[in-house]
Amino acid sequence: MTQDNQKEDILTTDAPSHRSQQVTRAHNQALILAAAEEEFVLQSYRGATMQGIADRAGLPKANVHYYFKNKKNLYMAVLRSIIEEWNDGLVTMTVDSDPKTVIEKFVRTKLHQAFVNPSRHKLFAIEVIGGAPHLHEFMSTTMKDWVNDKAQVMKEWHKQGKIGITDPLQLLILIWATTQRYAEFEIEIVGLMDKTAYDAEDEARAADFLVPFILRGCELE
Amino acid sequence: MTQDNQKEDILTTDAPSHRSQQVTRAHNQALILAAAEEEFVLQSYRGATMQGIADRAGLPKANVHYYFKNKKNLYMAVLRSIIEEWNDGLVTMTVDSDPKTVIEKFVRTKLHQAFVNPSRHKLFAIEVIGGAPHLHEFMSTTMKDWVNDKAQVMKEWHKQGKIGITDPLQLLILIWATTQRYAEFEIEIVGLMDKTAYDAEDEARAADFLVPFILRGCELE
DNA sequence: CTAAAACCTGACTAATTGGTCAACTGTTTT
DNA sequence: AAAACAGTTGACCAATTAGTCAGGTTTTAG
Repeated sequence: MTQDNQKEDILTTDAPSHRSQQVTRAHNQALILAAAEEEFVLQSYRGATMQGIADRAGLPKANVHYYFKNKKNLYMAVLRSIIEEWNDGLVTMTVDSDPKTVIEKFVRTKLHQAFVNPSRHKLFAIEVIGGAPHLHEFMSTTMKDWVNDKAQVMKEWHKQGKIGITDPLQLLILIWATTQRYAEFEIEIVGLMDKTAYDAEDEARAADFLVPFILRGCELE
Repeated sequence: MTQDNQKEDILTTDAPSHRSQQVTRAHNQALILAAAEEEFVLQSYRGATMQGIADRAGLPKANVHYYFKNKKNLYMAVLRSIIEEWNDGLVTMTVDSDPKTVIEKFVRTKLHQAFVNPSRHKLFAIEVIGGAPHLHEFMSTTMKDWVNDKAQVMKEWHKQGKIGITDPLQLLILIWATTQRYAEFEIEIVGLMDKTAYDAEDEARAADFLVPFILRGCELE
């Protein structure tokens, strides 16, 4: 493995026999990462087997070890891709922003992410619940900085009488909890709705309930 | 194993050498269940080892197998004890109840449970996130009946103009999400508060934020 | 006191599984 | 074209671990 990872999000299901090495590499790595994500969610770290991941990806086990030198390495790669996405979906929030607009946007964005990619939220949740042994650095740097920044803004909003919330951290916890819940507890929620999977309107239904509820909670409506 | 389980919640840490068999049985089973709960949360089902549980309980592994014939059996016993507790903390809620009082009581009860026994909530969450393979029966019977019952009451409240919520299930999801979050994401939340564990006032702080927030959300304040 | 029942445990086994490796095929570079 | 490099894979090994069991000790019942 002399070359470095060059990404290119290719994820076709067929497997043409003659392909450039760059494409093959990107293709297989993506295939393995996707398979690993599913397997780690369903079986959790120790329960997931390299063989299981390989089967899910349609590759022999030794090939998985060729791309990711060991299980921990692969798991970390999955977590890294989740964190990257986390960094993307961040809403800009400054002292001059309109609280109502920003909070609504934030809730809708988070909720959408939850419905679009539940597996990633489940995996993240399992990691945190289990003590976040692989996420300490992320949580004590990137995440903490982000939270402190947002908390600062919200405190200023409160000082200016724009918002009724005095403890911004509690609000962030609540928004994360309520939005991510639809991903994490998918099975339970879907079951209580007498379905086997979310349908097209469920995200909208959740948003129509959550957004006004949270805005009222913040005394913004 | 001809005798049946006779419970008696004794959980002293010392191990006197001469004791009635009934007491020994109850003592050791409780010891093992507590150890298993911790181990299953930290390592999740496959990661937890019978040896690890035995060590945590201070007993030889073979002794654990004497009381619980296999790992799955032990895991189910832990889940069962969690569900029993779940059934206990249920608030009575009828059409004639005062919505504000009932909802406040419900939120406070759930929040208190979360702070008092975070491990159980973590274990339950991991089980649900992983697809609830061992909880299908509970979720499609006990839990569903309970939810339908509460939903019926809330719909009646809405008809009588006592509450602004039209979709009771969404509200229940929100209350569970916000209260249980403090248990499930303990590590994250504590970290963001620059601590290593919750202190005495954290439950009150969460309640002081959550209760008015949710009541405003329900248009009850 | 004695027999039966319950409890305890060190030592073992069988199965699973992460990881390695050598030999192979296909691709790229010079 | 041919050397160098990248990708592929079956077969194998060592470590871990759930579960068993035989033979022991302690408690209880008659």
